[in-house]
Amino acid sequence: MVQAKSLLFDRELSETARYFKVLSHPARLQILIFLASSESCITGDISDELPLGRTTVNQHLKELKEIGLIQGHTEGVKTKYCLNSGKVREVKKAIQSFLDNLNTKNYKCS
Amino acid sequence: MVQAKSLLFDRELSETARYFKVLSHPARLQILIFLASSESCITGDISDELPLGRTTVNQHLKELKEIGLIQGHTEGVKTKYCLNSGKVREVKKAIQSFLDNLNTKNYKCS
DNA sequence: AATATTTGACGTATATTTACGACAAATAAA
DNA sequence: TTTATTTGTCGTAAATATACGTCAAATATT
Repeated sequence: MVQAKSLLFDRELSETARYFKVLSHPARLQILIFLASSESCITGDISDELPLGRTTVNQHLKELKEIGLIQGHTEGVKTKYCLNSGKVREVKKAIQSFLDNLNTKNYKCS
Repeated sequence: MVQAKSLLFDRELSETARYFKVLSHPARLQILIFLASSESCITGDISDELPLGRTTVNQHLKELKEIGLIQGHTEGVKTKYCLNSGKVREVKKAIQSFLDNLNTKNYKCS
């Protein structure tokens, strides 16, 4: 890349793009769905649930943590992974807002 | 990448991740918003609207075309770019469905 | 205390993405 | 017909993402 020009885009648009980006890999989607469907925190190795090695899954977990969608708490030698409901709502809201702006109701194309 | 294991993920999840991926760059979001807000097809150079060179914008347009979100029709020497309302609806629906599954209403975390 | 388990951090190979210059083809204008 | 305009394609450099082996730290087990 010759130059990172992302800063020249609208801040809100860049933030939304960043949310889309963290959701752009099936492993990360599966982790989120897994945590949400369990309806509680998960203790132990999430990589058991995915067709990927532990290290790779850890990397995906890290990305989800960095953006704040999930949290990890140490529980002895094990780790407890949780969804961050607040951030989930925030991301949902941003995406919702973008999709609403992508209105094609009045779209006329000849 | 040692191996592409995406095929090992659920097909629907992979498709949704693919949709998120095409939406993961602000330039592509801006193009979509631009086309939607104009409420009609755009004739001419879209790169005028973005802080990126023409070739780069063209590459982003190509990605949006490949997934079917936009279409391009030749109009003499110029090109007419249009949203594909049907595909927009399809993508919205898939994303909506994923976000709905990411329900945190009953989420209890100790 | 010695060993095993669990997890994060680090390094790294490969693949993909991003940005853009250079060129070519097609059409329009002179 | 010659020149200008418009757009897609190709090549490529740099950045980023992906996958995983290895190692180390922390805790648990023996």
